Amino acid sequence: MTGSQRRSRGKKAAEQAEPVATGTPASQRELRAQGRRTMGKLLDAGMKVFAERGYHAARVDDIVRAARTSHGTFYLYFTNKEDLLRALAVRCADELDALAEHIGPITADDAGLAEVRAFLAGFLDVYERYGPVIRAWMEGQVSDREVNRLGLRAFMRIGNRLRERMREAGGADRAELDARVGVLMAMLERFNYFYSSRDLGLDREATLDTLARIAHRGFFEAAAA
Amino acid sequence: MTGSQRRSRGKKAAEQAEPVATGTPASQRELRAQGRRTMGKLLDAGMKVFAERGYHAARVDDIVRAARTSHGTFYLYFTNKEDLLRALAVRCADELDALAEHIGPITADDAGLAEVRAFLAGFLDVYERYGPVIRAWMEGQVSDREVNRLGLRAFMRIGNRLRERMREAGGADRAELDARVGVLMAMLERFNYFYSSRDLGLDREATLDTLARIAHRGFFEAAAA
Amino acid sequence: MTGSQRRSRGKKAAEQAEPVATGTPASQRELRAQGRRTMGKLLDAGMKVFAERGYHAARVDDIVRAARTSHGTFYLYFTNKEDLLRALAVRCADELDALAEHIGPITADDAGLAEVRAFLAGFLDVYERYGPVIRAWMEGQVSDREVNRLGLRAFMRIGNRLRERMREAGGADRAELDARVGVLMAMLERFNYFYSSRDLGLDREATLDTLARIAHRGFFEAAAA
Amino acid sequence: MTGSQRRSRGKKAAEQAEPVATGTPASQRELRAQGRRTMGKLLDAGMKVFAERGYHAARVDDIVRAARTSHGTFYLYFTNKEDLLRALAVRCADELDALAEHIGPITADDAGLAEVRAFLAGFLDVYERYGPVIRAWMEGQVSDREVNRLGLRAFMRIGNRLRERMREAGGADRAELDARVGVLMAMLERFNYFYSSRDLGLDREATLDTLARIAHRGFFEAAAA
DNA sequence: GATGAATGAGATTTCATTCAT
DNA sequence: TATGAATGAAATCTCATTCAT
Repeated sequence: MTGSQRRSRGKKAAEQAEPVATGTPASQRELRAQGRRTMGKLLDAGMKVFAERGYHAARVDDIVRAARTSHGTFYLYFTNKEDLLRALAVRCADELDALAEHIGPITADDAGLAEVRAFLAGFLDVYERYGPVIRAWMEGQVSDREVNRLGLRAFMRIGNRLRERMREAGGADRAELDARVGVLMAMLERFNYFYSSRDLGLDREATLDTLARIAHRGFFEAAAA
Repeated sequence: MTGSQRRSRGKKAAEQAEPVATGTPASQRELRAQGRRTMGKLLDAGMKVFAERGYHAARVDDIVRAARTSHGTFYLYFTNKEDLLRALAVRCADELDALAEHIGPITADDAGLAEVRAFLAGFLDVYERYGPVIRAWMEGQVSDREVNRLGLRAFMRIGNRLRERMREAGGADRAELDARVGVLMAMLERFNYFYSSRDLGLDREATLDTLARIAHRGFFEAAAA
Repeated sequence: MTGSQRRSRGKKAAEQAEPVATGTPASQRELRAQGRRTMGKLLDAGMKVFAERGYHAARVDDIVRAARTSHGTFYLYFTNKEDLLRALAVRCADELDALAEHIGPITADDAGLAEVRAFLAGFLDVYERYGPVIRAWMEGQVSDREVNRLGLRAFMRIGNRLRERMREAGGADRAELDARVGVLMAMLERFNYFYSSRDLGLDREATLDTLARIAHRGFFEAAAA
Repeated sequence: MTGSQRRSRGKKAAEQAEPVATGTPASQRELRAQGRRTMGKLLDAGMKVFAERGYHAARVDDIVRAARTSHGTFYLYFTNKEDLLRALAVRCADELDALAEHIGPITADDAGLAEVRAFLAGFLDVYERYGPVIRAWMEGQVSDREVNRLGLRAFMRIGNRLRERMREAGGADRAELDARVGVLMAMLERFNYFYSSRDLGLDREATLDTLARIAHRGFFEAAAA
């Protein structure tokens, strides 16, 4: 439970960019087909177990059991439980970046609404898959700086994109935009959190419709109104 | 294993209406002055340590050290770290309830704005003091059902009060109100979280002003506009 | 559970026959009415709790709770949990001695059978009341020499009396008598143990009849037959 | 608290016919040579320490020290001290069953006497090796139902076999047989207990001779006489 | 006499990580 | 590459006994 802040060799191994010999328990190494398969299994298992138990409560043992592999193998691919989280965080950040990339202009008409809805759907989708990772970011459960930075950057990228789209939509000064972005992101994160963690029996599509309408009106169309 | 065949306090306490004997590691017991003082010290220490380390990372050892008492004493008052959290949660829920109670009508004028600001200030205040407890609720870190229920109920009470005030402010149907409440609460929680956990150098009063303005305009005056 | 062999001050206090000042946590002291009452409550509570949980599992806490008194009070009357056991052992040994005293001649006729039955009934009675104490003797759970000696002596006294009665009944040499006594005592103890610990639904009177018949025939009448 | 939401081994083991993963702190697992060796060491150490200190007083720490292994390792093989006892109990029950199996017909002649003696020798042998386990049964020190059942069943199996042999020897009705079996078993258990726990300087062979003679005459030949 | 409170040594248990094969 | 086994530091919890009113 609290035992995660013991050894700290992991960080060392990550910081030193030294040539990785075989047997080095780091994750950057040339992997053959089998190796890639095993690593994949571990990543998947990590997602699953983090989702079930949360990052903290997840034991390495749970993960290797879920991956149908052994303890030793885990440390062949990751230095740490944290290292595994880091790997997942990278994946998640990539997906969020892609999401940010795809946010098109948000007009005041139905096309704009559709755009907002598409973005929200994408975000919810990522959140559903990477919930535990994102939660670990938000809740600062992780001591590892890098992981937190990753999360912050990914969120900021989305935030910046949204700010840009709001700016295009017009009628708000810099400070107002900052505030709106902050509120929207906070709202988004929390909503997704509740949606994907507690099972409140909401209809996904309907919920997205409502959310999109609120966001569209409240954050983009507001000035126009 | 061996701890399970103990205690029949429940029955006893029912049969005899006298104060339960010493040694009962529960928190409901007749306490003398000294006992109350010690319990207070432990509660305070719990707040402090949870704040510093987070609920999970906090060790009972840290808490008793902070309370300048012994390990054994802790278990004289609480069965668990969780039990301590529960006690704090009750306190916090009480304060939140009191807060909900005091939310007056929110008019469209400056008086309404002041009311909103007062509420937000109260909320931030509670959050600053009980942050770790509330976070433990929100993040579902606690397995204990009761604790989670406590948190949920306290939040709902505030939410309901706010909905009522919005309804009075007029111009929104049931669904709209639900949505607004959800968004407002999410926003509130997340904002307070960031404000009180990370130390982003914000000026408290100015921040409250801004937040109050946004909330007043966005959630209460909206229909009027 | 295993914590009983910690401090060993108890023994010291018992070995030294020094004048007992008031406040001395020993059990030999002039007691007023109230004191005797409290001590009685503790002894009774001890019996009860030892019976329920067994000597080892019994916690001082359970005992004081059962006696409706406090921790501090316990140590005002006994130096130890073991000291309490010792006190009970003395009582029990006294009753066994009285029992031995009353074993009359055992003839081959019905009068002899009745005598055997009376003895068995008496023994069962003591066992039912002092079971845990006797068990603590038999099972050598107690490190305290004195307690064990007490038990041994009490059993031997009964054994000797029975040997004497067997000898009178005639037809057995010394070795044979020794063997019979040993077997009879073992049988007796074990039987009573099972009878009073497990609740096998036996009828008390019928069981005593059978047991008496077996013992009478097997141990006293044997040579005659 | 946290230990309870773990392990779903049962299900797993059923779904997949492969060996359960490491880390499962149970004793039913595919073990390699080394694992079997370690488990053996722990079982042996358990026997030794239970014998020296008794089940209750034995600390896991003593056991791992005796087995020259680590604390963690113990919990890799057994969930508990009790779990270790259970494992030993199974072994012991098996040996007792084998013993019961081998009790041949008990005739009134010297062959019968030899048979009785062989059985008694076997029983004493098992008792000498598994004394602490059997004592834990008899003294009901263990809360675990299963362990107690094991012991009861093993004893009953022997008892039933003996009853059968007595019945063949003839001349006793059902009730009489029940009584004899009860007495014989009680006597046996207690005798062995005293013999193997206290070191009363008895000659093993001579003692067995005497005991065999008594038992043969008293329980099997009695009716014939 | 009586009591509630405090203590702290010691026992159990967990789990991330390393090792030997 | 893969694996089962081992480790041990750290955390939790218990309870006999002492202390201060």
